[in-house]
Amino acid sequence: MKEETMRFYLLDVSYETEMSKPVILLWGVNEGNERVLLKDPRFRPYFYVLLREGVDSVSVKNEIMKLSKPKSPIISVEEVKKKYFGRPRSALKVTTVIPEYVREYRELVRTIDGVEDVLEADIRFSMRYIIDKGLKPHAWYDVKVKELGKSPVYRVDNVYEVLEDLREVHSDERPELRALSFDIEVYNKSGTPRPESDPIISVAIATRDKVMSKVAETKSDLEVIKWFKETVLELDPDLVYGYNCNNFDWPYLIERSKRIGIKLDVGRKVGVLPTSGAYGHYSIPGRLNVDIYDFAKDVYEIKVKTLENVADYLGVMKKEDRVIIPGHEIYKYWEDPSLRETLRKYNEADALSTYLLAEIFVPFGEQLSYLTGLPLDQVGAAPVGFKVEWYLMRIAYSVNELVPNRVERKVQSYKGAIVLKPIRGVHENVAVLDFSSMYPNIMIKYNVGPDTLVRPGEKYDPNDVYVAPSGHKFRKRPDAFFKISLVQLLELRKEIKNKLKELDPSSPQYKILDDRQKAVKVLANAHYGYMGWPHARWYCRECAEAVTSWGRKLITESIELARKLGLKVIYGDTDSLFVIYDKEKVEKLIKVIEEKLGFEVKIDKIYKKLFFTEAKKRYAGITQDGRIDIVGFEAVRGDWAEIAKEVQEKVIELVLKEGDTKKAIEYVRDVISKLKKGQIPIEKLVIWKTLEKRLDEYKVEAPHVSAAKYAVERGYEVRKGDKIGYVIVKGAGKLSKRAKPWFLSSVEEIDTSYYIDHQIIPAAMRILGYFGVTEDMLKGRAYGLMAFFRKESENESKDKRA
DNA sequence: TCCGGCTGTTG
DNA sequence: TCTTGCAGCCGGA
Repeated sequence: MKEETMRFYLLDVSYETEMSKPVILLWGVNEGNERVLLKDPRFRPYFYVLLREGVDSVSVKNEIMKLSKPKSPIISVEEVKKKYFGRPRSALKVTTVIPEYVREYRELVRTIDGVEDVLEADIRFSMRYIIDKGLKPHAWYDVKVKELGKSPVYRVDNVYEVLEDLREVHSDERPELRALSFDIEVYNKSGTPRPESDPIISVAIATRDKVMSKVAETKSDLEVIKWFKETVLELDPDLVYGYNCNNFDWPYLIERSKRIGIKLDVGRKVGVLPTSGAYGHYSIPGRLNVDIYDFAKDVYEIKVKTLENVADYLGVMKKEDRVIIPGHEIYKYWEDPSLRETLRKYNEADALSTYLLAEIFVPFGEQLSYLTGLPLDQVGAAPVGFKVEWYLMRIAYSVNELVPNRVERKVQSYKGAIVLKPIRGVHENVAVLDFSSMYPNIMIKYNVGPDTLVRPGEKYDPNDVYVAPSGHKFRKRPDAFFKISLVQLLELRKEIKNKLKELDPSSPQYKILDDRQKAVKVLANAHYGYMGWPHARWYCRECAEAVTSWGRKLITESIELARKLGLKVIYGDTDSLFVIYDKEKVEKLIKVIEEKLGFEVKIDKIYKKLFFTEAKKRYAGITQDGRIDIVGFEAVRGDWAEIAKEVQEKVIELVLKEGDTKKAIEYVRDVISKLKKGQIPIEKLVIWKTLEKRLDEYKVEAPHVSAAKYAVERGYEVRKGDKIGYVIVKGAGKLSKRAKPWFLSSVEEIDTSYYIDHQIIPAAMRILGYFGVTEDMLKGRAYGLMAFFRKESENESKDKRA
């Protein structure tokens, strides 16, 4: 067979064992837009043995060789010079054949005399390949290959053997990938569906240009699952999208198909089912299965992240333009044949909105994948700490650092950032000054890291260390591992931003680079938090403590400088200062902070008006363009009823924009009277809270816990992590006894006085209290005569609405 | 009346 | 399953 050089776009890396030897599988697309599989049989698993200082490496080497087993022989033990926490160390690189044997050898080697530790034995084989070969998913490569020809086992256009390592080709082109999204609906008459008994009643698939679906005709879902499998194989997508599919759709489909006897091998290897892999995601051979919910979780502006809400918020599908069926009623739309077309439309709308959301989120995910090396299906599912860590492991490889093991540690808290007490009241013209990337810049400037930290009892030259206000000391040289990583990220971001200036914002290249710049920011900002995470390989509590102490000092000194310039400081939190805006003085302050303290500060925004209570982390303001910002108050929290949030938002608007407390009072009264008349829909009375633990783990009977138990008693399944939506109904006794799941309640049952006294009034008073308004004024008890006028104004406002 | 459990936020 | 600081509700004593 002939040898050739192929241009190849990498999507995913996996491996399999062929004739007792591992073969790396590189899935992707070539320049001719064919689906190709590259097999690299040359790579072998290995790990490092850290030797105690002064130990004779030859004897340890011999001991290790003796452990070799015929099933996966130790091929080589090689002495290497590495660094461990910045210090030069001798280590042995032990190479074997079968990846699964690494674990076994690790345990045996650990017991040998002279061995301090075994390192990098817990890095997955395919990731090992990605790191060592410097590969980045979603990039182009030139690679010398030998054609193996089409195979009956792999569902790709062609298979090749890799002859030489891949060489990255820098290109902003993106190949034409095929994608589909899918969604299933399930029979749920008895509450939360169970795959043992409840069939799938409808499946929908959406692609760039069409939406397809199949609704079950009988209670057997054989036809529906068959249709799903055939359609996926026929469309042969590179990317498969779902919404919460790793938690629901995939496990459900797999369990149902197993019961029915269909082999759900929808991937690019015949006979292989989707399997549950790292970070709880489902891995489909040769395809990237992306759960869009993982990305939606990061949009913190959306409180309840249902597919409808997210699609509506991001404007890809407005709620009023689609069919919506309450989750617990889905079965009804199947049981009644005349409603099945509605069910189909609902299912199709879900699949389509998932596809449209994917178009927004996936490009960003691809860039995170490019930076961290984690394939796209995992990078979404991986928590931030792991994303940072994979990125750091790539850096470690490039600077010859050994990767520390993960170790169990007990949680040790430390002092965090500074938060100033705000000056209460309404302020005009307030500038918000932000330190740019404060923590990353502190880490860079003071060379912070576990490798530069001077530990108790260690010798150091006082001229050669930075001393943090917390007392911790860091060597000025050599460059800390975190500094290398952060400098690289910040420089990359600057570079990208410069390139963006030359590009047309509507071009695809702009989009790619803009997503990459955001991904870089995410990784850089997470470095500080990563250090203080006990689960981190490069954990360093002292480092995190030192960073926050430098941060507090920076803010305190900046306040001093501001005061010296005659600027009034209203508030500040972590890396921001709120000052009364005086253009000249603020510009001067920015300059002085830069000169004297060595940090960059920017005006983030200017508020025309800004309102504070005495509480920290809560304020509301109007920006120069007339937008209202609400921070921290009930209106932006998920655990207050919609009606209370609406009232508070409106009150803030009336008070700040129009300066009209009277109107605000009337508005609140109007809402209260509507509530009493039962004119507020129950959806606006729901209070949402997350179950952060299992039901039996709670020490106290909180309302949402009690509501959850109520649902469980009626056959609904409630799990840790679920959002519980409840309402307070009439009755006596503790609130928790009167908290009921909202979908099992009606407006007639609602305890309106609870909503008035504990939701609407407190939310309104939080603001109005500072303008001399009393509770009684909101309830209308203050003046008898007012009651007269109230009727009038109520009628008026009703007229206006009509 | 006060404290601790709990949740959701903030930067 | 990146950090700490903070507000405020509710149950329980």
